[in-house]
Amino acid sequence: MNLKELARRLDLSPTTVSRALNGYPEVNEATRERVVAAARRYNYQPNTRAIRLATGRAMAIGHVIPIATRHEIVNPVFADFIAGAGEVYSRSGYDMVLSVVPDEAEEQTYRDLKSRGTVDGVIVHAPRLDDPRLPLLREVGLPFVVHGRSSGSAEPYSWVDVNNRRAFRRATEFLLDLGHRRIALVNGLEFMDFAIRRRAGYTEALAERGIASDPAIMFSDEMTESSGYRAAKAALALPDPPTALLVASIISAMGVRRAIEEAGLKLGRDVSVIIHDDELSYLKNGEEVPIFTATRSSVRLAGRLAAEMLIDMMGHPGGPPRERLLEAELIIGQSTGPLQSNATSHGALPDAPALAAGAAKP
Amino acid sequence: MNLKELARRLDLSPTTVSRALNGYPEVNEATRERVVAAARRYNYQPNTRAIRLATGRAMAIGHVIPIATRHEIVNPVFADFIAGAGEVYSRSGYDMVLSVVPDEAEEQTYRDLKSRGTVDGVIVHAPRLDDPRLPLLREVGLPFVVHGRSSGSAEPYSWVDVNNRRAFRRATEFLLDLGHRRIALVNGLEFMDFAIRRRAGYTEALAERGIASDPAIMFSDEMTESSGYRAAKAALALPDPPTALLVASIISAMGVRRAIEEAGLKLGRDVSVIIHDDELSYLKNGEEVPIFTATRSSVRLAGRLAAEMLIDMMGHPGGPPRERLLEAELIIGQSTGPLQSNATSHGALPDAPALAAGAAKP
DNA sequence: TTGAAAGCGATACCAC
DNA sequence: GTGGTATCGCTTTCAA
Repeated sequence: MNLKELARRLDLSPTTVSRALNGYPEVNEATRERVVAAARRYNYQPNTRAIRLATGRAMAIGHVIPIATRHEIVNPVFADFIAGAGEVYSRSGYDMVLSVVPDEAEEQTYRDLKSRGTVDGVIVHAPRLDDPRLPLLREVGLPFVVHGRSSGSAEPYSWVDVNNRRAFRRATEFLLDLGHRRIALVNGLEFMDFAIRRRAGYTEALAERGIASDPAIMFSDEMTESSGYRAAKAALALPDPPTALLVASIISAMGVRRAIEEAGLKLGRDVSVIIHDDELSYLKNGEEVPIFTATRSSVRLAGRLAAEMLIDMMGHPGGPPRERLLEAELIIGQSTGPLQSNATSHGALPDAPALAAGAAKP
Repeated sequence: MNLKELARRLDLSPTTVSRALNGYPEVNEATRERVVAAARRYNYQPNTRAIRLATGRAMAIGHVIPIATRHEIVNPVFADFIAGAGEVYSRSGYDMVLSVVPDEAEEQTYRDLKSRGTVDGVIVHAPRLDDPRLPLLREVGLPFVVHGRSSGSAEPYSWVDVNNRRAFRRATEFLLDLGHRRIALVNGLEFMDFAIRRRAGYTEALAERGIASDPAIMFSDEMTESSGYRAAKAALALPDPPTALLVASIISAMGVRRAIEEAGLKLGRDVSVIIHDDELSYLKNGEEVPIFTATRSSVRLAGRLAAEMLIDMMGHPGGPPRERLLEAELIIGQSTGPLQSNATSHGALPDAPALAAGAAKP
């Protein structure tokens, strides 16, 4: 069933039917009702391809995933963001177009996306320092919103970001409050903007308590199991090993755990770990207690906001860039365990509500 | 630059230009060369929207992700599949359209995808037993390929699947060869077809050695950290705890590890674990040694094959359904450790090459 | 308030 | 070999 056929059955012109269905004010209410009723009766669905050609809009948003950055698509964070954005697209009648392309073809992909009119705009993932994609997209004339920020960018741009710096600062403070003085950082690759910010939060928290950050226990690598393992292994082998580790991803945390086991240490007794990027929980008296910092739901929200922002921007071309910083929902019900051994104890475990409310200091 | 404009500059008709660019044989070679040269000179890119309307094809493949099945998009397996399929789409000029929809809207989504002409076909993910999507898609008339199988389907259908049954059988055999006699299974939800097949492989391997499978150490749940924890906790609390666990996902494996630690056991000394769905590795003398069964690269291959299959099917409507079973690349260089304690030892660890080659029995 | 008709930018049939 | 033109199904002036 197409527009022309529907119009014929209603004995109306396609023009009027189109207007009625698209909510134009000039149609007679009675007519509109007739049209709407008929449309649902015949299960009329407008042909997307025709709409696209006629309006010149793709009604689609692109997400380009370079394939060498393979960990990225696996990264739960990426999936959550996609899920959030996808919700918005469904609601708004947009399609989400995922392009999985070899690293070196990324630039050409953006150009094609534009010149072939496949998408109306794109979301930029995993920005690096002074990311070359931003000037490229500007040159090409494709509206975009960045998930994350790109320090060093000359021009302003629109972004949605989770406050990674603050999240890591708070996680570090939490460990400090537990009495830890030697805290390792197992970070992602530090040419990624988010990793830089995370490190900044970590070092700030240490500095504030007068603790110098020690490069010997600060690691930066792909967020894989084996890199987590290597980092933790190296850290624990030091003459003055850390009593706690702050880990950037659940995948690297797998490796960290393995290293801890191999070292003959017990998690929660000899050493504490906080994992960013995931929600885990303990069962305690039959109830689930959240234990880690959780950014995942924030990331999903970021996906929603970025999608909404982009759609709105496309409706107002030439508008100013927009920015939105989200606080990660830092939920800590119980750490993986305080270590009182060779660290100066600061007293009891801070209580969860206080932390959740943002008061990192007990 | 569009076709008409390009034709004008060449002083040719749009028809000829179109033919030249699309490789039609009737075009004079000299003309074709002129056209091709001009096209690249002016950086002409045909407008996708127009092609779609004119040809009636969407040049797009849909992937529908129900949102309640949230773990699915997070699942590394899903991401690998997407990456594999995405490669093929890029090469073939297809777009990948991801629809993230609330569970209850899934059926309507498929109908819309068809009637609005957004996609030419779809890939069905995570099939269940006698999955209702298959008859629906047939009714709607949308070509599809299933990633996995749906036992109980009345009609034949096209699918690509990793041999989960054999992978689990071999992993189980591997543990048996190490001397384990009491092996727990931490499986996914067993209304998912793949989980059913995995269990089958596990029980078969046991039966073959005359070991009755014990429901007390067979667990089936969402593949989350806490369900893995619960399963392992329960298993290890039994009067006759397992000496090895076969775990279906890396996420549940996180929980399994936690339970093992809490029980005061040491992985690799007191208990062995094989994790499906991921590649991990140990560092041994500075070299990485793979330790787990790895299906991930197979899954990526499955994505490629499914995409190719679907594209080919769409080119030959009315053709027969196709099937493709992939053996998982079962790589076991080193288990997480044999347990000789209360299990009857069968001798040495089988060597990696033999296992990789498919000889599960030493 | 409604309708006729001209696009949108390709493809593809039919003449020449 | 090449070109004219209808067509895909909708939107959007412009007139009535």
